[in-house]
Amino acid sequence: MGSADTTAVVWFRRDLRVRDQPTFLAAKERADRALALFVLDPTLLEPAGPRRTAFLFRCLRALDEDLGGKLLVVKGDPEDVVPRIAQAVGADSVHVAADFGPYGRQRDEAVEKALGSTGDGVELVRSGSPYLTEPGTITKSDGDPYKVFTPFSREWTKRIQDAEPADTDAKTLTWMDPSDKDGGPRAVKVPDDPKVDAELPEAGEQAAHEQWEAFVDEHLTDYDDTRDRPDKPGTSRMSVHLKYGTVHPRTLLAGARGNGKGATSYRNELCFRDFYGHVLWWFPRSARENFDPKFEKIELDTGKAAEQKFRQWQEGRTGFPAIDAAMRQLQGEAWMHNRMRMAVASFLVKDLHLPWWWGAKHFMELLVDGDLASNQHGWQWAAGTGTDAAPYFRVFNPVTQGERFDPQGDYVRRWVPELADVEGKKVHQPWKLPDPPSGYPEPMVDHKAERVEALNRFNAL
DNA sequence: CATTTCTTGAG
DNA sequence: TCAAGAAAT
Repeated sequence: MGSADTTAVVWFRRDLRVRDQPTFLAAKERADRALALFVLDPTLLEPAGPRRTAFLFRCLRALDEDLGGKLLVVKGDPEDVVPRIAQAVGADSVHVAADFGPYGRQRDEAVEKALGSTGDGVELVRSGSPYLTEPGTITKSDGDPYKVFTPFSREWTKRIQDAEPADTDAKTLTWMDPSDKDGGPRAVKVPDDPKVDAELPEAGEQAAHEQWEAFVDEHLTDYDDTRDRPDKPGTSRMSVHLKYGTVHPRTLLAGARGNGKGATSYRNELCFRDFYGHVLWWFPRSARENFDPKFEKIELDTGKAAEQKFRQWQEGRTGFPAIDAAMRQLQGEAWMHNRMRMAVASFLVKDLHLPWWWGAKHFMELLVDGDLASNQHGWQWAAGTGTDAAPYFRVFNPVTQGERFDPQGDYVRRWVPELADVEGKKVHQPWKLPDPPSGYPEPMVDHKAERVEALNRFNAL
């Protein structure tokens, strides 16, 4: 085992981003012994169903294969595992490259303290975050956090000018051999995937890069136009790879440079991801509670009838074809087009008057790309309780959203087999057909009436 | 629609 | 610090 002058590097992460982190490479240069990877159970911090667990395991297996079967996976809390890794490697000092994520100052400090107090030559090397800008580092001139996207994005745009592309050429890492251990933490074999009832995307760094290059080649130029079309494959599908760190946003930024409309629009989406990471860092409570506390008093539906409505929404039986198509896409594909995420969220909150966190939890459980910062704040935006300062109430019309963004009705027919024989955009209002298809439900609410109801509840605050 | 956030510039 | 005016993705 190790000698007294041995140094090891431990990569402390919740996900797998390894090769494109400059701080990781810098730390690696200081090590003469071994590198280990351990993965925290992501469900510690974020609700996740079997879909994300299965995807994580697939990411691990892809990485293990890439590294010639020398991946060490250790599960557990950093406070507990880090000292034992030092022991296992036989190192007299360990550099822990820790990524702190968007979970807030308190959690950052707790992790820092726990790792620092392990002593015995454990040194914390603060790594880059999974964002283009470190959560918490963009503030107004008086040091207060931004609560509105646009001024944040102006600051952000200045900040990313000189961001380096990700370094992906780091395949020569030395990995700790799982058999090379002595009373330390036991390497865990990646367990079998839990049973999954959806088709998941290909996992791993290679899959991420192939998908990204195909998107840049085929869709980036027109991204501005096609990103809102759920019937077309015009989005990058990078969310799941960003979530698991098999690609870093720096790589995406490097591919989306220039003044083209598509690239500019794509960078705006990357900015939104950073923005919500910052918002969660500054306001960790906003993952569970209304960002704006005045909404604590808004009237919400509860009880048996509300739960029944919620189930109809979950199962895609609302009677609004675009909404139902989207909810069934979520069930079938573990993913939903972003345009439709906004539409179904608006429907749950404004048409059904249900708590946004019911829908947010459902998303976190079924989305393979479910991410606490983006998901919860996206829902708060839709609910009007979040960082959007506009006072007038945005209520999406579930029919016109469908007609506008799925103009030929292809998306609806793909996911709602009961309507497969209805041609063209008529599919968005099957109740108007002379002979409505049997088996497809009537609209569960009168949108006009519920819109007024939502506005009344809002104005009562 | 009508209200909150942010920037600017004066005190 | 405060008030006015612009903007809100």
